[in-house]
Amino acid sequence: MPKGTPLTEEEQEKRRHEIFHKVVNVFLKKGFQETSMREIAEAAGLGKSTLYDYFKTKDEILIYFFEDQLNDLTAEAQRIALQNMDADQRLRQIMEMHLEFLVENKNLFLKLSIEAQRLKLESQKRIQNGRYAYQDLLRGLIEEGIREGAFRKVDPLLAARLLVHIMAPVVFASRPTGTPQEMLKETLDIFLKGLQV
Amino acid sequence: MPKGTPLTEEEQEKRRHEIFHKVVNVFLKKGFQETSMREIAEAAGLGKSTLYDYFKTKDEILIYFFEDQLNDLTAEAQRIALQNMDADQRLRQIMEMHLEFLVENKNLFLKLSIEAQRLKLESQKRIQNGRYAYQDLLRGLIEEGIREGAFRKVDPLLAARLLVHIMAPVVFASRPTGTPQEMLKETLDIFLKGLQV
DNA sequence: ACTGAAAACGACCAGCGTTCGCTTTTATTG
DNA sequence: CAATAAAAGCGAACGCTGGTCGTTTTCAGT
Repeated sequence: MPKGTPLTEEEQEKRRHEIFHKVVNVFLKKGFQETSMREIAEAAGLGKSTLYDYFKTKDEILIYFFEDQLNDLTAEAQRIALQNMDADQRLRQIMEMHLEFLVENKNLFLKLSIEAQRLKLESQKRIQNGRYAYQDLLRGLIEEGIREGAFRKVDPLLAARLLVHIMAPVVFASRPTGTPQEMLKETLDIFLKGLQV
Repeated sequence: MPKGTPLTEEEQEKRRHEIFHKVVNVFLKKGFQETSMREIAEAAGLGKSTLYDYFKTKDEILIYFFEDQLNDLTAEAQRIALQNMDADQRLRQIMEMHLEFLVENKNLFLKLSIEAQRLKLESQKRIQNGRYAYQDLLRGLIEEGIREGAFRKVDPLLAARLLVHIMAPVVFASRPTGTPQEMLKETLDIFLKGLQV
């Protein structure tokens, strides 16, 4: 990495990605909050203040993670939403994908999404914009289902939000009553039955 | 408050309650995380280290709040659960009470429950025990409903957990689509319909 | 080879939660 | 009523934190 040359925004982004990847294991072991900027810098093989050239604050590191992940999640959901199936089937498929997504990096997402709730309101809003994109996609599907007559005339945004929120007890249950997949199925059975006409 | 006399555990508890009450407004204005122990001590009219005689750590102050509130909530729910009504009616009534409870001190509960998620895992577990008592009470009602044939044979613990979790989007929605009461009604309509045979 | 500018850095800062050793207060005792 | 023991109360001090600043290192373009 040459020094005297300015990095393009793209290169900086790539660098952020690299840095985050080098540090992920520390977050997994110690948690984000409990990891100091000194430790993060060391794990990334950087001087402490160099870290600040890539992330303006410590919180920015967490925000970076979520913006990155939510982009991926929404893109994948969009792909499913465009398929040629009943709305409720697509909803199911999206939530299964969502679950897979969460389970894959379960510890990471569990740890970091808990810690994300402690960010300053302004930081939360940035993450929230990403969430909204996802929520609105689900809402679109629910509206479609209502239009098609498959669902009752429920408040589509509220229903979309419920859908997102019921993922938590499925993935993060501290007293699980089955595999996440089983719990998701049961949950969707309840939820989608509740939506039906 | 005499000095040379040891306080009984009961007196200490009362003192903790007093202290918390004196400080509540600071938490409401600044948030818990952003309020330093120095400020807390000042608001309580105590020396900084005297505070530590009543709360072993800063987090303990937050834990105290939740244990206190969850006790009240569960006691109230228990009262409703014992009434002579259909299980789903009692569930509805409990959730309405729960909502009222949250709305009443909305700002406090909103602020503090967000900040509570940042506590150390061990501290969270103590709060969780309180949550379990409440969850199990709801589970009991759902089991009753199943036995009576009003509900399908769903996983009662999972359903109870869902019920608790759907409160969040109702009370804490950043894009609300109605009054909390309206949103709760719609939410319960979906949820309870999903439970029906 | 020189130079300007960006990258990298470690010493430093204010403020944090928490601890410690000391002072103040008072119910009990002789 | 004086002496005492023990708890309540306290502020200074500690080790740490996230974040800043002035300097040094590095290199592309001349």
